[in-house]
Amino acid sequence: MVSIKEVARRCGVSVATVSKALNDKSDIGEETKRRIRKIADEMGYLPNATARALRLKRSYSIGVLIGNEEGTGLTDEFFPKVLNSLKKAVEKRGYEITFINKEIGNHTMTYLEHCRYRGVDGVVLAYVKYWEPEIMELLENDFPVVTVDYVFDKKTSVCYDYAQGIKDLVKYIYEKGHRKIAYIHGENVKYVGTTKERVESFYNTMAELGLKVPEEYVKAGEYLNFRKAGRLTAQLMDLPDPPTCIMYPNDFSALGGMGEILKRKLVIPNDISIAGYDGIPVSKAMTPELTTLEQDLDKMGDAIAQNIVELIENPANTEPKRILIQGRVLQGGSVGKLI
Amino acid sequence: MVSIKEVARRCGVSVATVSKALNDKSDIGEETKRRIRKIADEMGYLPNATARALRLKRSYSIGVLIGNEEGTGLTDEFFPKVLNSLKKAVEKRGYEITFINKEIGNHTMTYLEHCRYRGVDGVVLAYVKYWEPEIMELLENDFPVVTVDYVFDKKTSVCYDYAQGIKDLVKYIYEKGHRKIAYIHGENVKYVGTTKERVESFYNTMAELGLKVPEEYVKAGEYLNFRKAGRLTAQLMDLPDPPTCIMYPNDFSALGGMGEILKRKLVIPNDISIAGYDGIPVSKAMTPELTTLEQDLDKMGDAIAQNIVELIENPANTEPKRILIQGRVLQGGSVGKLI
DNA sequence: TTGAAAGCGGTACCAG
DNA sequence: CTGGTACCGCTTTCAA
Repeated sequence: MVSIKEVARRCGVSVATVSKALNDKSDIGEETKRRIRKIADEMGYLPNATARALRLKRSYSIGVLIGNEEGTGLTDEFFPKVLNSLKKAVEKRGYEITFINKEIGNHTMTYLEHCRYRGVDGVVLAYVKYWEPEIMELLENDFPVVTVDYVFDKKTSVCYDYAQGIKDLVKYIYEKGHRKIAYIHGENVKYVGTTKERVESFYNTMAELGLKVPEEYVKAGEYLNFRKAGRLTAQLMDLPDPPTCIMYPNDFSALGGMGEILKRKLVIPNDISIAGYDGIPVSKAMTPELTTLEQDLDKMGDAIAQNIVELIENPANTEPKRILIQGRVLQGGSVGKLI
Repeated sequence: MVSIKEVARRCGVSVATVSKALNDKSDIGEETKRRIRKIADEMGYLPNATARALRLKRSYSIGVLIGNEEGTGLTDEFFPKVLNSLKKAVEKRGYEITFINKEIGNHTMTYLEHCRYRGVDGVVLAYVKYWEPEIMELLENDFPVVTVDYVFDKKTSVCYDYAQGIKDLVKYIYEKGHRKIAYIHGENVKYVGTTKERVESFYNTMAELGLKVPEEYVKAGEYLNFRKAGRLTAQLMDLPDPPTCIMYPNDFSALGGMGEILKRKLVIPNDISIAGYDGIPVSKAMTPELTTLEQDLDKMGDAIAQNIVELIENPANTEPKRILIQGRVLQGGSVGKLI
């Protein structure tokens, strides 16, 4: 690789001059700049990010720290898409994504240490166990951090607006004429309040609409357990006074519920209506298309990118923000009109 | 951050000695090593990866270059899982993953340039447009590269064994008693021969089993177009002599086909059998569970990791390899037994 | 407007 | 066994 020194020699100037010319500093003559840039180009000169990072103490790389429990992080149904838009958005701003972890080879260091070791300028936390001391260390420290789907008072967070999402969905179902709406919700994940937020929003919205929710209409399912969703669906349908519409923790579970309904030779939405949550591609491939709440994954990634970069480039303006990302109801065809 | 110099001062030795002690070189006394390590630990010393990379010209980071067309790369249904296992596997070997791209801020450089700029030790190519000059440059150059699902003679590749997968699937269906097997295949993607490989394997296996394939039993669908899968399913079912089993390009399309079947109030697998490909989570949540070929994503990631690291650490042994990753038939329940 | 030199944090050669 | 020192490639201060 051709270095700045070789360019300098070739141009008959000093390395300092080349550096300044290439960085378009004001104290170099226009003519000189042009000449140096031309020659550097011809020689195929490329800056060396490592050297620059060492000198500037800025790597222009952003760490992404994700949990690796089954079904979360990269194995999650939509986080990769968020990552994709995050990646594009930071790249547009001149940054790159690097994954942060704890064990590297046989060395073990804390996440914060790893961040410093690698010299990332900031870090995005997603799907991690927020109560772990190692994560707390990162959170409590004065290091640019954005948390995803989790609020910590001292750091900027970007979250889906589940409360609004559930509200919109319930209202949509209500407008279709349903009054007997059941909700199979996900498990309470220890480190995020998202399930609680959804369930509360469900109750609040129902109350707002003047509807009573029979206790047996709300069931605790699990996000990734479609069989359980099927069993709970059966329980709901076997109720003396069954619901006309069932809401599921997510699209995946809705597919499980749909299985139970198909087994009974019932037709969606004529005999019963269902609604999912997330709007993953499969929801559109189902027949009928699933009524669900589509999360705006692109906007999510964009918001994360914008905020982490802002934090990095403007550390003085350190007010933690709370960003909420709105989704929208995908009408699909799995919620029927009741007359 | 505490540097090696401060540790040296504190220990009353030279930086050289500290460096060697910390790297466990043989020319430092055991006692000294112990003492230095202890003090370094107490001081919370951390090496600086950037400085080390600059000096060693080894960053211990591996670039991942992925296409970003809709539905590929990170937005693909299973690549993120491959990436997840790749990530874990390289981390175990002391490396990290960084994404490589072309435009960074408003600078544009070729991929190869970006690799050099960032100083990654090697690069993994997936879902890229292999015919592009920029990719060719990377491929033709003497830089550690592993390609995913694409074979280039001079580089090591790791691919799914589609030929074997289709063969196993067809044989399984055959053993269930089916003789009239239709195949809706994916579109021919310009840069990878995977579709061709599958279709050829389909014909070969059918021939091997002594079965004739009516021309109208083989249809060109699209991987991500479930509606088209539905339409083609209708065409197949409307044939004077319809197939008893339909194979789809992937699980997603199979879901589309299933929709068409449900619309006709037919029951899978009693009235007609279907099979997918990929074994994504949704295939297990379908009712009945989809018969499909599950790709071994973990093994894929592992193999990529192993090979790129080997290439990096042993550049002399430069023989390009071709690795094939085997999948397995998930029996599910969507292919019925014919008597 | 240009250049010499220091230094970012390490590693490794070579001398002692 | 230990240490002085050059150097990796770049930026920046300060002097010319």
